[in-house]
Amino acid sequence: MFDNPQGARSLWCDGGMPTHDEPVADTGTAVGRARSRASHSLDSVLAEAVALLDESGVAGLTIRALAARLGGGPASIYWYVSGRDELLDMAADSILARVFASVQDVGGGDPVDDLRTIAVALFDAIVDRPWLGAYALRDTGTQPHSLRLYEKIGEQTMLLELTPTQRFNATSAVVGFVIGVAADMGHELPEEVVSGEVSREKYLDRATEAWRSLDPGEFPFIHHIVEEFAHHSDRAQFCAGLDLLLAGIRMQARA
Amino acid sequence: MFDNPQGARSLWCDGGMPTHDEPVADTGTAVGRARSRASHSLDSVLAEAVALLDESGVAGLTIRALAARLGGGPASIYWYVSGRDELLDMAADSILARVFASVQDVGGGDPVDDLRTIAVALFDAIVDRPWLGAYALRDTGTQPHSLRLYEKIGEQTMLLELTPTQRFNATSAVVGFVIGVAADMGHELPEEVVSGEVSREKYLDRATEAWRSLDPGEFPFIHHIVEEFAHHSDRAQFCAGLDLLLAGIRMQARA
DNA sequence: ACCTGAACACCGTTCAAGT
DNA sequence: ACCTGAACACCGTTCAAGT
Repeated sequence: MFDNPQGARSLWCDGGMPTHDEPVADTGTAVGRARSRASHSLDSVLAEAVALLDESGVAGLTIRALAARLGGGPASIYWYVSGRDELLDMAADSILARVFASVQDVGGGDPVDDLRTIAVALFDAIVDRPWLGAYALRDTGTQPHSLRLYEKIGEQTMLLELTPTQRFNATSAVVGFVIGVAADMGHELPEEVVSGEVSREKYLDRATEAWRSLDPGEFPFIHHIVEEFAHHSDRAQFCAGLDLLLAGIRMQARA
Repeated sequence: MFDNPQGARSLWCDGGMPTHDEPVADTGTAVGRARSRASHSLDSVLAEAVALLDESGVAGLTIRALAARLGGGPASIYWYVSGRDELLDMAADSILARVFASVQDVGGGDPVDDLRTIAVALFDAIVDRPWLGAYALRDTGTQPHSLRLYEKIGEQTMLLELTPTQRFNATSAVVGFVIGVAADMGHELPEEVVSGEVSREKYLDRATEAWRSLDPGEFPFIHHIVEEFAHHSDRAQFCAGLDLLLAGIRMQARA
């Protein structure tokens, strides 16, 4: 699969780094065997779509490339999905289903800690698959597992002494934070890093160099944190920010 | 901070609702007048790109549509930008320039309050122009005003008793939160609302109806907050979440 | 220096027709 | 029920040529 260049050197977020599951076994899309007629299934369409997204990002998922992979013509895809947008939504939801499954049993501990566990699981999934950032938890109507994940996060807030409005706001804040930061970190890398031809270290080095060359008078903050930037871990940074938000939620629950 | 349990609108965030500026006057792209040769400028290219984005979103900004608007051929655009991606980045940055200008003089008050003022200004800009969500503060290398805005936010944290790492993390958390929540709220609307053919109220009503019909045993949280959802304001919700994050930052600065 | 014309290599989507 | 073939109406990008 693709390697995740940053190690799990987190103190606050101690979950293991995620790795891709293998795509669901394709159900009879025999590659190479010559057939007169291709035959897919929604599962194989989504699994192949996910594989394509993992390999070459959102731009790489074309109806035609997907069809070719499945051994059929472009039009065949439209039997399973209404169009490319729905395909993206459903592909994202198929991954969210796994995320949900992995946190289904979370609960019973400290509600804020459980909230963090769920948030981190979602973050890891998006970092692992940057394309998820733009499509995860987008439409609870079309994405059943977006809804379940939102519900799951919200349920933790119900164990805190908050008003319904406060719970609603806290839940949306956590979801927004996770998606936002993860998406940001995902597409911060300009495609040469994604494809693996430039290492993350080298990319950070170049950015660091550019920052160092800025006028210190005009950019005091940049200069103040350039060393932290040079050696930072996205995951640790996410966890630090999440903990700030969770601290605010905890404080509100105590007031 | 949390003395208002209803999270009432505009007690914390009291800026006025934003409206579009008119696009910068086009510099000699004479519409209707018949000319043998079109003549643009980077400014007019970006202004027209922004107008196109405002009218019909990211998908609506095609090189060909932009060129037609400017009265020339598609190839002429490539004199000013290297491609569509750079066009999007620069168009976003041209708006971020205005955001930066509007908060340039913020400072001197309570650092956390100033942080909030800047964050809200950025949020408003993205809500006003949902396409910004995906392109704002994406590449500080290509987007000079992304960098300045990041610097401006970071400078406020320098007035707090934090370590450099904590300042770096707090700044990134605020930026991530704003972009994430704003982007989420922006593309939560499925294009029929954006175009204005379905009102936001009607859309919320339909979503609310769907949520009410869910099994209360399986979705206790959704049922718990469905009434708040039905009447919520995106902006108030954003402000409530931002205040949770800022409370966490303030708390860390006191520790 | 800046734009045109025309082409290349793609796209998503539709739809009658096949099996 | 599910897929094929072929078309339609687009795309971004390139490049020699013009002015």
